[in-house]
Amino acid sequence: MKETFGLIDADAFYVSCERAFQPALDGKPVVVLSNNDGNIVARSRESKALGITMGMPFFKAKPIIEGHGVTWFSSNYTLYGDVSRRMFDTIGGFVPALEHYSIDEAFVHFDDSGRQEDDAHEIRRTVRKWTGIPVSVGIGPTKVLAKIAAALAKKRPEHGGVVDLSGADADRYLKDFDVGEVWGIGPRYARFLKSEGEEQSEQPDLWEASGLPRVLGKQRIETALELKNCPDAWVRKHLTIKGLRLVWELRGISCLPLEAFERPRKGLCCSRSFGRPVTTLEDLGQAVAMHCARGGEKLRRQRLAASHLTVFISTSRFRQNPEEVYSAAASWQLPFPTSYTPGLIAAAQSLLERVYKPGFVYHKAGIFLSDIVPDTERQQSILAGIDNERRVRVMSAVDEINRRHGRYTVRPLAASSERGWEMRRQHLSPRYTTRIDEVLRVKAC
DNA sequence: TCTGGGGTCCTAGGACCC
DNA sequence: TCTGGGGTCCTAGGACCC
Repeated sequence: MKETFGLIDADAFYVSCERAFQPALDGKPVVVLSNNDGNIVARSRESKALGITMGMPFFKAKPIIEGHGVTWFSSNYTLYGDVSRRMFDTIGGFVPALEHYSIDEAFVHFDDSGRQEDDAHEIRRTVRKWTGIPVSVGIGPTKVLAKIAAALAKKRPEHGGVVDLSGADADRYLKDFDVGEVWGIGPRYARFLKSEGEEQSEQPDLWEASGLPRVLGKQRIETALELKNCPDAWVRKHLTIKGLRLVWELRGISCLPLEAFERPRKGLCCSRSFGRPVTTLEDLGQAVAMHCARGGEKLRRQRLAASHLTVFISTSRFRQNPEEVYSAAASWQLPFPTSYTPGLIAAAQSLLERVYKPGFVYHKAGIFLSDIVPDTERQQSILAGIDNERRVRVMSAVDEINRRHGRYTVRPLAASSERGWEMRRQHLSPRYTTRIDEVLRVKAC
């Protein structure tokens, strides 16, 4: 059976979320920053035109932002998560299957009605109307081609936000599509492919069959079409099995199925850079305790438990003097899987003491929880103690209070005092979707 | 002065086993 | 002196994604 994939991708998602609540910003340059107001993570079309690039540090972009009156926001992930859910709910009404790929992208299957382009336009209109978010849709016989189609839909407005690569003329587009923009080809592979790699000519017989243009007797792969025509053995060797799947997908052979069901996660990471430099064990301890509280909450919300805990701390990676650079991690196999915050904190504190070295200016701390199992399957150990039931009840109560009254209304004593290392978020938009006092007011006309 | 926070998968190499 | 040919498991590091 012939499958048709779609990729529905929001345009400048975080910016679009902010605009959905402040329509006056439509048509104006807007950016959204990462945690700690560090880097640019989302740009409106107008900001891109001003030369602000993805991932640009805020302090470098500041002259442009101030010079052109660009509106900027700190990340408001609670808001973006809520908008994302509404967007996926809306899309789900139109398609037989949907994969929640990232906060702003969904892969879908289309019905084999042959009307997928009409369906795509209908999805675009409805998502825009119901959530305020503009999306582009790419269509293709494989995920990789759908992804390329969506990129083309964004890049070329004349297509009306929908591009379909399931036809026979797909090569016409692949011919001009930069290989570095293909999903799965990152900067390293792109540089390798575009270089005049000597290794590439080591198997001339393979190249005879490929029909690739030769540049001074050597190979260069610059476009998606050239990658598509590469010999399997060569791809397998240099780009691993993942690269080979990718190339087959370019040829229209589906290797990456739609994953409509969420796979159980393997690990869970909570970390943050500090809002100001941190030097003492005490401050690090508070930050780590806070990460344990977040980690425990994430586990409980998904009814999971972890039995491996890693604590890591590091100085800034931008420090020049090697003597000022330090990073370390330590981990511990817990006696049984748990999601109990105080237990995690106790373990984390002793790990922290093992890695802490005085005399460094710390920039970041975090925890990593692994060996994750569903809460229902976890082994009950004598070590878990007879008061396990009580612990579960305490944690449910904490989670419930925090859900109703805002995150960290109740938090561990070890993470209680405010010491200024918390994230900087100087321009946070109102909590439109979670705080009744910040809900948008609408005037009836 | 100021540079994010999550994840996944694959491979190579070492330790260990028979 | 000779120095096999498998297998498994684990970890570190690299590459990628948003």
